[in-house]
Amino acid sequence: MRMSSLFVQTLREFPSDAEVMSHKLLVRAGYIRKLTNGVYNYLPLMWRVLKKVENIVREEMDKAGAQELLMPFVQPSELWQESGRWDVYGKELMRLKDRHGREMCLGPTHEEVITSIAREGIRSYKQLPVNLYQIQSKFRDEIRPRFGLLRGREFIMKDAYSFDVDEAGLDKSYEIMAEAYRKIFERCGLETKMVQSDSGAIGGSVSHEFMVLVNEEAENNAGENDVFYCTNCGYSANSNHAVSVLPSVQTEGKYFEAKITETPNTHSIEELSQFLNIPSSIICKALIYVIDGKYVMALIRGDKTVEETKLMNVFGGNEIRIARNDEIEEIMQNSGLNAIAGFIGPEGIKGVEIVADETVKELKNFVIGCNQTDKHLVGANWGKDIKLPERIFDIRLVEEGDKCTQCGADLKVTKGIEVGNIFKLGTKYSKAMNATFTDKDGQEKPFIMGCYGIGISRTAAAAVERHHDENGIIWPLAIAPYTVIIVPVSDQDETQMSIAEDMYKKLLADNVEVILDDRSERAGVKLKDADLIGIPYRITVGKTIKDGLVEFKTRATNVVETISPDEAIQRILSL
RNA sequence: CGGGAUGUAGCGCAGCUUGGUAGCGCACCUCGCUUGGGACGAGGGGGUCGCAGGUUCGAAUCCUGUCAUCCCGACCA
Repeated sequence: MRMSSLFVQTLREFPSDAEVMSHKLLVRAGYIRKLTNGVYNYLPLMWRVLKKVENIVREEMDKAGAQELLMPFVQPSELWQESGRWDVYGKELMRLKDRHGREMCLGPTHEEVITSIAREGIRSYKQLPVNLYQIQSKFRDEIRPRFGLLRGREFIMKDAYSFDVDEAGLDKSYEIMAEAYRKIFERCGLETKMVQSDSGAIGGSVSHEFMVLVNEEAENNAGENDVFYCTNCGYSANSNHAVSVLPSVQTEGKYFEAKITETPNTHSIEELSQFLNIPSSIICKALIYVIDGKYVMALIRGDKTVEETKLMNVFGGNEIRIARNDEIEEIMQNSGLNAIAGFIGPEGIKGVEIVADETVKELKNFVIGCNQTDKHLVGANWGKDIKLPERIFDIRLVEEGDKCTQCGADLKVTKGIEVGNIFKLGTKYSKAMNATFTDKDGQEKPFIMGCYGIGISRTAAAAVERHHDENGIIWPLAIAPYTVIIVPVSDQDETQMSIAEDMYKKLLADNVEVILDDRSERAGVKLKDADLIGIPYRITVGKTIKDGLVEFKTRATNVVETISPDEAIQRILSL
């Protein structure tokens, strides 16, 4: 491609509405352009990158035995009614009506459609296992799209779905996908960590996420997930799923008899602990949440934090938020009590489900709210003074320094960008949608399913996030839009131009993806642009051409070698 | 949805306090000059000042409403 006709517009400055590097650089280097909130045009350079990623994904999926198909982007509500998700998916599901008033939606994911395909097309165990995938635009009406391609509303995704006769088959399909994913990301030049994760709204039991770890110190950190990992063994998990050894309390407390005590204006755990002069670890914190419209009280040790996803999962909920003050008032009224947030406790509360974190079980002589404003119960003990809730679960957010449950070593935290995930769905969809096959024994059985996603556009953005410097993008070779750019320093120097032209033609003849910067720009402009758009190799034809030499620069290392044009061509051909 | 901020040319911004009919840099077009890290000179094109009301002789500027965008929290590939 000749630079003079390449459709690209690089900007001198970063766009003002971009925050993270991948967004800033992709816009500035002319790869993407926002059409509307969370929706981007993929310009020619970007589209080449995306096709590279797609093709790597395709090759590895095909090698893993999966088959590509393409499902519709618009889906009828009926399928979603069948699976039960029409009512629970929420506002991320972009719903619309056709001219006849039929309800439709834009596909945010395709479990329903693929299940309908399987129930029509697969009748016998002999047809199993099978894994079907597609690469397609998805639409999720995200609450807050941000970070450019990292969290758009429309994005390109590879989604695969496996169908097996039994759990053992699913385990195998799952492992095959995990392996394919490792290869895919490695080929894309991305180091990833496979971490345990919550299975969320898509449903199912086991799931893992593939995270691109991003440097904590990096400015404008684009990692949206906290990943906990063990410093000794291989354990790693998303914070919404991570577990750690139950941290024990270091003190017996200082109140040894249960007594309601004046604690004026202690609205927070910190204020209470200061007022009573006790550590927060022997206070039992009570928080009111609203899960799918129902009130839930979570009890947890004062020095720990509730992990909301874990809490929500106790009730199999879809939406969780902390209760507002007016809602707490309502609860108090309904319970015939009168206390404000900060002084509430489990005793005498009505219309609220109570869940205790494992950490509170061990508490002795602790302090807890007693539903009287400006008062707390001190020196409390379970069973004697206050009833231990029946529901005891791990609803605690792990902290750095907690101990690994596998080996006891320290856990650390880092930020990660989720580029892929794999789920064991089981029979969630096949049962709900009555998708069955006839097994060996003649019985009708629901498919055992798995689903596997890769964010194609997000993977490309994550690569930029991970590989750039102050001059611009540094594409990993495998997904770079072009392999090499030839830059003649002066378009008025006939020797330079003819050598550059000659090299360009030779490389083209060998099917090398090459750009010739034939623009009548000054050298600085051309060199800056080459760095900005991030082509892995640059051949500069300049002054040294009088000695028969050109410069061969590797973008990633900034290493410049002065070699002959033929050698430069050989270097590219031998990549 | 809650909290904060911003909408002026393709991009980045000034002008708004104190109303008088829109400006700068980059980009774009023409000519000249220049060619190893985003040159220079001359000339030129492009803007319903987010939108709708209101106040006023007169509104980018003041008032009201509305829409959009961005940042912080609940979502997820």
